Amino acid sequence: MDRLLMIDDDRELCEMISEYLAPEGFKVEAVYDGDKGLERALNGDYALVLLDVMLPKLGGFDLLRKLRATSNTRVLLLTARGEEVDRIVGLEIGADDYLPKPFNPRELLARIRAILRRPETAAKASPTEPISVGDVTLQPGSRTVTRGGEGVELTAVEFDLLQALLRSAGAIVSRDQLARGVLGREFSPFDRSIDMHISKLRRKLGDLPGGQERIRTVRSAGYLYAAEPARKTVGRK
Amino acid sequence: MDRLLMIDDDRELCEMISEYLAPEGFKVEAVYDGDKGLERALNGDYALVLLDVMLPKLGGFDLLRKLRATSNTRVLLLTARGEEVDRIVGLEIGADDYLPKPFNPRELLARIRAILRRPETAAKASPTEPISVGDVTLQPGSRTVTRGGEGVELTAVEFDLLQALLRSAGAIVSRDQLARGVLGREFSPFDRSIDMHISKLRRKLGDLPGGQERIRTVRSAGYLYAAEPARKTVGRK
DNA sequence: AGCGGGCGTAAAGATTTGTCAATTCTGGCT
DNA sequence: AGCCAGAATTGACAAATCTTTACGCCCGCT
Repeated sequence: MDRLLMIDDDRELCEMISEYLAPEGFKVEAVYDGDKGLERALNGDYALVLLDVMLPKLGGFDLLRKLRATSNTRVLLLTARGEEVDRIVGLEIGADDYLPKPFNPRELLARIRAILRRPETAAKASPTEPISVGDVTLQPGSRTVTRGGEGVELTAVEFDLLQALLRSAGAIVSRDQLARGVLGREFSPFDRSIDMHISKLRRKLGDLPGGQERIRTVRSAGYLYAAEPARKTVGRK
Repeated sequence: MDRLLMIDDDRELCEMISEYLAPEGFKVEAVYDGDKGLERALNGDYALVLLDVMLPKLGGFDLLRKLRATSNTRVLLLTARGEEVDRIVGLEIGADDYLPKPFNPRELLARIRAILRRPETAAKASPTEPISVGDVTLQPGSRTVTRGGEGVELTAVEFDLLQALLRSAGAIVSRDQLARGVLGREFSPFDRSIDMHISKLRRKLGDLPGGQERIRTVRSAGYLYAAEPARKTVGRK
């Protein structure tokens, strides 16, 4: 029986969802404001957190950001209608999925199962396991990096930076996070240090087989390590 | 046998439609005012709701808004004649289609089938899964876009903008929504930034195979990514 | 036909990012 | 302690990207 945490100030909705999901094998615990939500999310061991973006005390985005600072718990964002586009922001922060709010309980159930079915993002959680994305492999134990079997020489900061990016491959990592996590200090707007290291990393890693940058810049948001080799051939249609 | 809910105070019309649709495999239940309509729509599990905008007790728009607060049942709006604007408002509130009122039953049937054929909700998309519409595929993981297998170079804003449009392909997305979601700020009437980016996107994406714009302008409402090779009832010229 | 609002887009202006080069910092050595 | 080499940071400026300005077009309305 999976435990879910629902953070939403609409008690009726929480109640409804709880009842709907119970027979499906989910135990839903609900809290109605952001502060408590964050606390519970950090301490309880939930399979998934259902998080409303509009919350009293502490907004959904802020909560998610803080949660992500120390946890990989999976999060499904519930966005209010009309703010559907906020999802983009949410995903950048690190939600696993989102659902625009007037939603159908069945749709919710489907999403929940889809997320839980995914291989534990935990691959990212283990600090000692090697991380591989595409042709690049990083080994935390020996602090070495290889690309296509060849070793790549990196400095300490470059290594940590690459590690941070790889652990969130496919997602945007902000300069804030990088500054705190890699340089161990707060980021200040004039600080070009991160950019400098990114620049060096790019040069050392070279382009992807397809001729694209491995590390993409997302203006005014941060950087992102390209999760897939940006396939030329489009599978479906 | 699909169940439809018809909310319209014109009993004769309800009766007629019901008879017309029965042999086509639809069971039509009718209610004649907004209050009851909302109640039934919320509780019954209908494949589709036919909703008149002019209603006693509770207007069609209000009903739709309330319905959308907790449900995404599909709704076909029946608007009074020649009120072009209603269509836009209706679609923005969340109707799936609309039909100006002195309508031909066959036309109604066609619309109903069209709606039911559409994949459940547009909210299908998951944040990390690629999105494909026609010959265009967008991959959130690597922030890359391909058209017919060829990569297309987009800037950060252009990418987010296209993502927002594709996630709502076939539906109108207002400048408001785009401004909030893509640019992360409120939209102000003099702000032509969105238009500018749309313009660039159009240039980079080119026309559809059929020679039509991929991104259509819906005057005074927003933009819409053409879901299919254009043959809908959108613009008349 | 004339008008006014909404839209398209070129071009100018404002920000953000890339990167070279110079400077400062760190640890290891003599 | 003083020196050194490599690494990290900062300054400076170029380049890329985003925003705003400006103007012209098109469409629906009178």
